[in-house]
Amino acid sequence: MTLTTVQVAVDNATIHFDKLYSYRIPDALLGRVWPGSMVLVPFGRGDKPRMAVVLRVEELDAGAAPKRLKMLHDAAPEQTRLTPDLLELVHFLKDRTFCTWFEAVKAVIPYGAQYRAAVVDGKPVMQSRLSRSTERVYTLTGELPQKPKPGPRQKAAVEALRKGPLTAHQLDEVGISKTTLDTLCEKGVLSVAEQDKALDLFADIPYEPQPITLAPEQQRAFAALAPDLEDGKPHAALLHGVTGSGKTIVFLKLIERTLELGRKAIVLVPEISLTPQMIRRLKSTFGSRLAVQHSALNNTERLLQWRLIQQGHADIVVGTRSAIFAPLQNIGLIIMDEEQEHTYQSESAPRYDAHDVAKKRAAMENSLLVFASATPMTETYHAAESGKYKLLTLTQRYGGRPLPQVDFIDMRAELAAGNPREVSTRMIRELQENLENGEQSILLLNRRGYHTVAMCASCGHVLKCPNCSVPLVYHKPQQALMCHHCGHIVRPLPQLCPECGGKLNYSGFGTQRVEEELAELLPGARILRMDQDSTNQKNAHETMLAQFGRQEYDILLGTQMVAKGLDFEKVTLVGVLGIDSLLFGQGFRAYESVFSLVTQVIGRGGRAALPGRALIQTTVPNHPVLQLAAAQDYEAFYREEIAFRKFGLYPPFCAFCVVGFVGAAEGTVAMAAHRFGTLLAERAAQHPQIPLRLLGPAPMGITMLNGKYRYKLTLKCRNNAAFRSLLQETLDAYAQEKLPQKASVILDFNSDGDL
DNA sequence: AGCACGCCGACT
DNA sequence: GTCGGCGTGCTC
Repeated sequence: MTLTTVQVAVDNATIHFDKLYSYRIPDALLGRVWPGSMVLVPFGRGDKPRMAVVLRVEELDAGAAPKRLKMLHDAAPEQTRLTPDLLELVHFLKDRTFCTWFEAVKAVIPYGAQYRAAVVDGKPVMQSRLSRSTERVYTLTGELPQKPKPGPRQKAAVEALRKGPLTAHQLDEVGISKTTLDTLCEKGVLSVAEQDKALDLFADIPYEPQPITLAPEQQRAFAALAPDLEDGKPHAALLHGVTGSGKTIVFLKLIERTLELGRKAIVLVPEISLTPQMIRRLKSTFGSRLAVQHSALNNTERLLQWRLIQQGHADIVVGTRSAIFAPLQNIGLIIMDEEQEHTYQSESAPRYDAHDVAKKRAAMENSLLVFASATPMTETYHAAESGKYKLLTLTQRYGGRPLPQVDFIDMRAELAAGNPREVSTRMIRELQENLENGEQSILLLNRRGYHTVAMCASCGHVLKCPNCSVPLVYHKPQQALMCHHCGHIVRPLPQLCPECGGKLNYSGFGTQRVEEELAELLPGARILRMDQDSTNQKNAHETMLAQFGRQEYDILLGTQMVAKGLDFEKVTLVGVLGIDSLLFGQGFRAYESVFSLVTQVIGRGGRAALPGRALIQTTVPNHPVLQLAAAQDYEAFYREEIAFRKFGLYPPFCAFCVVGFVGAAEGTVAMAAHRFGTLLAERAAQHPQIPLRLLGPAPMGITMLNGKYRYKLTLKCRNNAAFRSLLQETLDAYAQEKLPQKASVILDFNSDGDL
């Protein structure tokens, strides 16, 4: 006599009780529950219904089974379960990121696990989060009889459907009503079916396939990669191409070849709003078998795209980080564009890096993985250089255009010469010149707001957020001080110091202040400010870029978002303001991100017939990172950077793991961090062969965030199975003590400093 | 994290 | 005598 049981991971678990729980299957659900099935279980003393996912199905001897097993309440339809591939990724995430099981499940099914637990009429049920998910689709199945004579509407309907099936909505848009369609169905001319609503998110982009022609250099890169697509083994490559060298064309050709081979492709982009042209090109080249996955979609859209992919209706998936979990089968190619962007690293549980998941998926699917960038991460370039990835380089800018001429403006000299403003006289002069020539300019300033600090003139006190240990920033339109971390707002604007009653001075500068200065100094200039405050609304980003592209503005001023995006023909001047604070920012990736940002923004200029120039305002004009970015010399930057990484023992020469401790009482948080360090050191001492350096505990750079104190331990280690099991043992030991209730632990392998 | 169970003080 | 304070420990 055997008994079928399932082992499930429950939703809303913490590390204290995130383990697998066994349940019995009621007769009604026998044969309908699989590993990967979403189920509803009674949980806890009160048997509250809770969502869970089945990870194992087990046949037990009736004698061997635990005596008091509860019964599953319900299970989702079989076809919605996680496939074995996706389950493998759940295990991968759990192992690598120390998240809970269900957090890993939610990452893999991005639409919030599709079902939620609810109680209806006292009965626990699984509720679908999706409404209105199907639509009617009409297909031509016969010919229109000539008698009785068909009306013009009927003829039009048949004509429209000759090219292929259409939805009721599409037909309605061309003036064909439901009545007409119903009549034709009765006559047997059309058939109708209910189908998952497939939102065509880019319906306005026409399908206009054009032959993909490669320049010689692009052809060489493609020819080097094509065999890796064809041999059915996993491969990885880095496509290193300067801005404007046409990496996208190589992608298109690789995708084309992948489809010819009967396989599918995933294209990852750092942020969907910055890459409309990628979607545009894929859609116009490959048509509608394109699905999109990113966080700006609403739940319905996201789920429908997910189902479309799962049912095999998509050949290409484009999306942000989470698209690496697309339920696509038979993946031949994975492309990760702009691979250095930090958006590929998740900042909440599970704290995974899409690079790692992409490698894992490529290994599972025997696909070719292509990282692409003009300024790759040091780790990626190192792997390519040492032969782990194939390295392909594109050096020719499109049309052989020269790099912009770059000049530095020494802001110390500027101040000494008596200009107290944040925009130098030379910058203003050149902006003026551009204005007169009818050419456009881009200004980068990576600080939003107006004044960035409010400081007391008599006691020097700086106004800080009550919840976070960061200065408040003055925002002029709201007449308020705002915290850029938690969104805390202080209004009305304080005039006097809360400490000593002295007068407050507002100083420092952000995009709003520069916008005002420019308006004053360049009357008549049309200035478009683009930062988080001005792009809050949906599509604001794309709209603004389009307006600038149509030359409705002369100057585009903004935070790092102006460094990316479309190519603008008329931009001949790029200005970089206030880069120094980033350059001296903390974290071992500071230089790398400044190099990447400056290189990118400089590359925005002079992309068409007109030559470009760039001006960088800084107090350190001889800084090697700025000099190398100005010369767009990635290789030289890499040499410097890899030497620094080796000397200081940073990635890729070790793995960098930050263990964060967060809680309401500073003393307890510090104590928890200390205790964890001791527990880890004790265990490490028993395994001297596992390399480990333990730094800290220390308060994080931002000691307080959202009213919680934060401490960290920094581990320099090797991220392998032996080390991870050491860490897991330490976590288990820590979880058994009283401290976890006062200070929660966060483990992050992506961080370059703080969390 | 919830949430029930438990063992002590002030109330009709 | 009982209502409820929140400390403690469990979750198949």
